[in-house]
Amino acid sequence: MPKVARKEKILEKASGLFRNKGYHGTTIRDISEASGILSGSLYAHIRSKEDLLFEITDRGAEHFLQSVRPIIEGEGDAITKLRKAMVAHVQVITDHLEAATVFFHEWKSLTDERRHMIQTKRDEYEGLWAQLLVEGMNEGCFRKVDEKFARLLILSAMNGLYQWYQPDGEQTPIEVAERYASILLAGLAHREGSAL
Amino acid sequence: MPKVARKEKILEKASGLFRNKGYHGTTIRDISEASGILSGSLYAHIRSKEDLLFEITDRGAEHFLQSVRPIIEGEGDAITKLRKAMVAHVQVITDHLEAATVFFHEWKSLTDERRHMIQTKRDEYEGLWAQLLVEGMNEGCFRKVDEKFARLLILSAMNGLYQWYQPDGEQTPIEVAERYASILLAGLAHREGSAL
DNA sequence: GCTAAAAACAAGCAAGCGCTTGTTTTTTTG
DNA sequence: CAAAAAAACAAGCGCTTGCTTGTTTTTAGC
Repeated sequence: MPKVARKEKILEKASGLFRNKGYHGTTIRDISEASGILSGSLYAHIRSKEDLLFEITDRGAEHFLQSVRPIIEGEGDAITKLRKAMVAHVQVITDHLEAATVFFHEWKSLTDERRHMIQTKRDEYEGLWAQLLVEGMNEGCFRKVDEKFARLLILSAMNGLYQWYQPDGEQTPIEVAERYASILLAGLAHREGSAL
Repeated sequence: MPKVARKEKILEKASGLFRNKGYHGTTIRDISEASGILSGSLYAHIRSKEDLLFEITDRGAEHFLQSVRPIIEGEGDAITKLRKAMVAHVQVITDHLEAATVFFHEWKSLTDERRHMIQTKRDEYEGLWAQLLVEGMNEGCFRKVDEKFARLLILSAMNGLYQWYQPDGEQTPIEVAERYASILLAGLAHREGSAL
């Protein structure tokens, strides 16, 4: 098998295994078997097991950043941008379910420098959402709530997706994201309810 | 050290290690060292490493069930019960941060039967929330949205807590839960916004 | 305070781990 | 189609893993 194709196959299989069994729960032999080669042959393509984890995690981070940044930094009112950003975020999760899970769950198994590199991208990503929320509150289209609370609530709610989303389910990622956005923006309670 | 105290210390240290390094990333020697004994001595108190994981996870499940069940099955309107249930859920997380994390993250590393036992309790717990949401929609105090979406959104949002909550922070668990409830019930957008 | 039980130690086993080395097979390239 | 390069194999090394065994120390009940 040509070099690039094999490397991609290894990354894909490793993503699935890391997602299902965790980084420490997955062995080099698991990965090589799933990739259709012997364990020693893996090392013609990777330098270490942790290299795999880093590459998967870093690609995950880049997917999120590149999908959402242009929306948040672009033009439009905050509510529209929030909806678009949520759809984009959800689509990254549903399009790259394994990599997204590894990005959320397993990045802490990276050692010092690489862990720090991912942390930096995570911070950058959270910063984008913070910017959007502050903008929306200043514009007056969002209620004035604690920005950090709202941000973590939104991101947590969406990230829960990777635990239950099934690619062959009935809803498209866009439908999922828009339902989430609807509940988060308009709230669960009826207007006449005693909410807040 | 007397038997019960040692066992509790082992469970406590194991919870912390499983939380920080994961089940597969934690060794028996890590746990024994943290507990102040040699690795062989552990086996006077436990039968296997997986026993530890199961006991921690099962206790976590019971905490959630026993805190939230009486609220949801008790009297009151759905909005009040939702607020109370959210406070209870958040308090379980903040009071048992390690065990809750293990319950959320590491239960999948259990083998067949025990994994299934935990799955059953998870289903039971989700069922309680489903019941509350359906009740609220029938009463008319919640908007009629897809119950499953709303339930998973609420639980995901709250469960994100264990990733950023710091016990020595400024907010009490009750304040955290009530802010979450406020946003989820009333929504992020202003009434005059183009929400929905 | 003696003694039986409980708890901890000291040593190590078998299996599995990540990874390396030396060789063979396959692919690419002129 | 031959030579060089890439990919895969076969074997195994050094180390760590979860756990066991035989012994010593500590604790608790009379």
